[in-house]
Amino acid sequence: MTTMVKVAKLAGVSISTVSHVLNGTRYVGDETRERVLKAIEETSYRQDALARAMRRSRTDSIGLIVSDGGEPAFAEMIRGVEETAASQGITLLLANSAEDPEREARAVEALLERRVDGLILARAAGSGPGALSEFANHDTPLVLMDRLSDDPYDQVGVENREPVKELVEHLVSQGHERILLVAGDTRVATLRERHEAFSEAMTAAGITPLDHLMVIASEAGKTSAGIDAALSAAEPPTAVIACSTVLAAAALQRIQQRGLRMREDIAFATFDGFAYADLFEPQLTTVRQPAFRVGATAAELLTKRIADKSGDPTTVRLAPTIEYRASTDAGPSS
Amino acid sequence: MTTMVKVAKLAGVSISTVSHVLNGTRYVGDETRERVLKAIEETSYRQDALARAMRRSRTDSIGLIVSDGGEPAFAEMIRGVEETAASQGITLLLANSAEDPEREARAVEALLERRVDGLILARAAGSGPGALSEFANHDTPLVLMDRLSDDPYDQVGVENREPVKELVEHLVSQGHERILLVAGDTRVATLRERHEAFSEAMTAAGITPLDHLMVIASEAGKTSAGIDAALSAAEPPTAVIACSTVLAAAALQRIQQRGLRMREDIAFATFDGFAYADLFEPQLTTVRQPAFRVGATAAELLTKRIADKSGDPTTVRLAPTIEYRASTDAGPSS
DNA sequence: CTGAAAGCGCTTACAG
DNA sequence: CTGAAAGCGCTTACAG
Repeated sequence: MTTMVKVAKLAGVSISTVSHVLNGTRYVGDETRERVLKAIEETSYRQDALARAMRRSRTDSIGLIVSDGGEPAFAEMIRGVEETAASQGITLLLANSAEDPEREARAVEALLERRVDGLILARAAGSGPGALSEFANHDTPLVLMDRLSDDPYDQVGVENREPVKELVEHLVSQGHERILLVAGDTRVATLRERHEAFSEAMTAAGITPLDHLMVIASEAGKTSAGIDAALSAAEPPTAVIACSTVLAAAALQRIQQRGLRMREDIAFATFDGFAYADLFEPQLTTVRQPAFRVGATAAELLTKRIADKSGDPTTVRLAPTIEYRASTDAGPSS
Repeated sequence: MTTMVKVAKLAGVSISTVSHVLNGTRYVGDETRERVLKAIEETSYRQDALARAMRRSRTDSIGLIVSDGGEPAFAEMIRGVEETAASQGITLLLANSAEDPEREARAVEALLERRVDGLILARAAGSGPGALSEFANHDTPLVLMDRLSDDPYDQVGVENREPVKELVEHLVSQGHERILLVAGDTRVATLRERHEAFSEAMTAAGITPLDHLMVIASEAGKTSAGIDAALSAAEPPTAVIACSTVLAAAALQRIQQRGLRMREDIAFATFDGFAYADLFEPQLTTVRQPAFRVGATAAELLTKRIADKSGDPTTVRLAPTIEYRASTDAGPSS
């Protein structure tokens, strides 16, 4: 491997000069610089980011841990973080926790050992305060993404209550009264907020939210069972709101299995939606979050915090948009 | 930040001993080790992976660059790489090239600067030999994933010809003669192989492959236009084979737009398929690649190569499976 | 059973 | 306009 010493020798200068040419950190005579650049070229020298980082105690890298990089919303957020980081010359180290708090903790550990300048974290569902308290001791900045905390952290997510309220009002105005909420794992802040907002909105509409019409479960199997139970009840729901892509998939699967026809038998709305959702018939009413901007904002909050560690934590909530499609067009059939 | 010096002082030993306790690299007296461990605990010391890596000239990390982490097949491959790496205590640095050769080159550069022990690369569509020749000079091992090269590299991908042949035979045996192949960007090795196999299989079946029934294009717009042209031809296709998820989406969109009914009007098969494809009606015949195993194998090839740089490069081809579903059930309607 | 010291490849005051 | 030297936080022969 070529090091600065070799380059310096070839150019007949000191390693200081090579370093300064490389980083533009002080004036170097034209002719000297030429020689150095030529030597760099000839030796195909590449700076050692490790040695540089160690000396500067700064790696120009940030870590990003997401609970599921395959989900469309997260994939978009990752892109948002990536582009913002890249535009600032920052390398992104990406890790997946696969919704496993233990893997999340290991990823945090691995990234901190690598001395990332800061970390963005979309916490796993069951993640307690463990991974977070890790940060109390060390002064690596942290930004929470998507799944927010009540504690004062720098964090960015979406507004969850408002769209639920709007969806409920829309459905109720069409005459729906028995609306099924597939809430999923309410340990996840996002899902908890949506669930709470649902209860409130229903109550506000003069409808008592019924337990069997709110499916709360941390496992896929239980979610499906809960949906099934609701659909086969004496007074089945005429509309469904699914709180995430995965939950929507579970619900749609149960609906199809039972031979229910969308629109005719049941209205349907979901958060996040599917990749290629346009291909579904009927097209689905979807609460679309500005996922790219969520990621970009997270990266901005983080670089700001890295530059200046003083000042109070900021919470940013971006507004999702609701795309009304055919799946919520008709009123209840009953 | 706590360093080994602080720990050593607190424990009343030398930093050598701290290091050896940490790494288990030589015997340390029980009582001494206890003191060191206690000091580590008390100071919440964390090893500096950078300094360690620099000294050992080995980072215990590998890089993975994919062209699109959001695609279901790639997401699975990433998981395969990730788990295999994690099981060996190797950290994965992940980058997205977004099918952009320039971003790919930058990612390669960034990862090499970070001294990854090796690199796995699923090349971007338009990527020339540029990024690869980078590796000729440096001795960082490289494994090609999914999109293979004719040159002798360590690489792992899937068998592309056999499934195309099988699909064509299946469709022909049902009476289909005008089969549309949506081949996409044939600069991508995977797609080129599928396209070639299609021509061969058609010819073998005694059918002349027609140019307007093989859509080759590097841009989404042109792909859609090509599909449209084929569907509106005097003698339109009675079956479609899409060579990737994105291409399938384009084709399905055009089919829906024209009001064509699947099965009745047109048969459909695709490579890779969609997340939640089960929800499509009719369910789609899909060539499913063992994506997780592709990723895992790539990681294994790489760690093997890191351990032993001698020996000839290996090419591994894994076999996909074809899942026949309703979308190719019926013969042509004409 | 343990310590003192060299050195990994850089950056950056200090000095001229 | 440029160089000599200290030091970032570790690992690892060498020595006892």
